[in-house]
Amino acid sequence: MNKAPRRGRRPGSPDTRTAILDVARRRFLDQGYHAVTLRSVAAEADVDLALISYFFGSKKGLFGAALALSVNPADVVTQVLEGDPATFPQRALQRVLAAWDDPESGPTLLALFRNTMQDDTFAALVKEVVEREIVDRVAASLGGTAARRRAMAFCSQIAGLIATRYLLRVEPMASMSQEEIIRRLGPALRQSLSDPGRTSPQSRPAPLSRRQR
Amino acid sequence: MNKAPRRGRRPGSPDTRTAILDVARRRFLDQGYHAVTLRSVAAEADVDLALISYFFGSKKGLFGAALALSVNPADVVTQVLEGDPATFPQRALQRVLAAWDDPESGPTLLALFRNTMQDDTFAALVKEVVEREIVDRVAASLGGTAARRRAMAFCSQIAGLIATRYLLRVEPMASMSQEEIIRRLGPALRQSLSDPGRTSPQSRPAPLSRRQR
DNA sequence: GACAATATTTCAGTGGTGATGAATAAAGCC
DNA sequence: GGCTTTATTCATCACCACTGAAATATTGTC
Repeated sequence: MNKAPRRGRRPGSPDTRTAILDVARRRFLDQGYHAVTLRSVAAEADVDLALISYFFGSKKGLFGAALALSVNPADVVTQVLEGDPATFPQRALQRVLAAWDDPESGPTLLALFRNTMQDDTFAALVKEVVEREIVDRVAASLGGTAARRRAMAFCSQIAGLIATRYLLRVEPMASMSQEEIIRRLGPALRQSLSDPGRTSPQSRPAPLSRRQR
Repeated sequence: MNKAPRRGRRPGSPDTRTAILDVARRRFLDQGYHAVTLRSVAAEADVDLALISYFFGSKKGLFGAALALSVNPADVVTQVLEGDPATFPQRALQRVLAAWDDPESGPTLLALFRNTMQDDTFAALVKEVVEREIVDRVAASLGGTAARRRAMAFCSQIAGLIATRYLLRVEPMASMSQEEIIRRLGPALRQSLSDPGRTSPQSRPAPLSRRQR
């Protein structure tokens, strides 16, 4: 005669929160933010729609919780910076490629950045992190004249790699091996770390070029 | 006793289509795709909501029509390619900066790219254009070994410039002058056009390095 | 100028969305 | 066993993009 409980807390201790999180994470990763509806997540997790609001406040909240960053960019930058300065560009490329090609962290980064472009609050956040945690710290490690701008040129190239290989998946960048990318982008990356001085933006008839490496 | 016409075609020849287009364009440019509602556009243009569907089919259709591209990337690439090969990187930078800093075309490009990331159909389109109209044509103009991959490395750096300066607005890239950007990114850009050969991806003790510039 | 064809406009929906608030029940605590 | 906290359900809100039918103006044809 036990009629199904129509309301109130379910018996037992079902971990509803992580059930929602699991479903949400999977769906956000392969459908993107806007394509996922809270209703579909609720349905798949076998949970009432309102529970999502209850646990995570809003769709954005759920997105943030589901894709909570496993890699801390600050740590990676620190590690890359403390090695031999001579091979810094190669190491940087290596770490970037490793993080984005990794089947664990890669899709998360992809989903985060895809969305970042659209939503202003996300975009501002990424900008902050890039400026403070990456450009500034690379600049501090570089030292010398115009360190911040040289670091910026460096980071800009890394951004280009990410944009073409992972966000747009442009060929042949998308299918090149990690080794080839390091080999091909390494030299230009190193070049961007040096200061062009006050030469004309034209060709290379610099009278006082004291750059040897 | 002329009661206001309650239905049917309005007398005269009001250009409703372009009225909608004007409002839509302005709003898409400074609010982004998702933040703009068809209802708000209809209201501001003093037009019934259903007219938007009638003229443009869908919100995407309206977006496409409102931001119809004024700059044809193929033309720009052609122009840049037909100059002196020695100053090709500088010219490319110049044209990219000109297009994106231009108060006319810049915001349109920005709006287009912001959305591109989110929507897969847009992303695929941009990828196609970049591959066919840019990478392939630069490669054809370059010639030599691994032309396509060298062109790709080049384009990747341009993409980095766009991503950091215009999409994310990272400092100091966002506020650098065009001249300084050309001066700072030019050398690395030129470097990326050359083939690194078969040297180890590590440092520089290449036994058969025949790279002098 | 009659009249049919076509283009434009309005209205009244449809089914979807994220979010909220009140009612209810279980669990944890004393 | 009472009491508070936590979890769950339901009903509903306001908004969204989009649609179909009806109404009216314009345009073309003879």
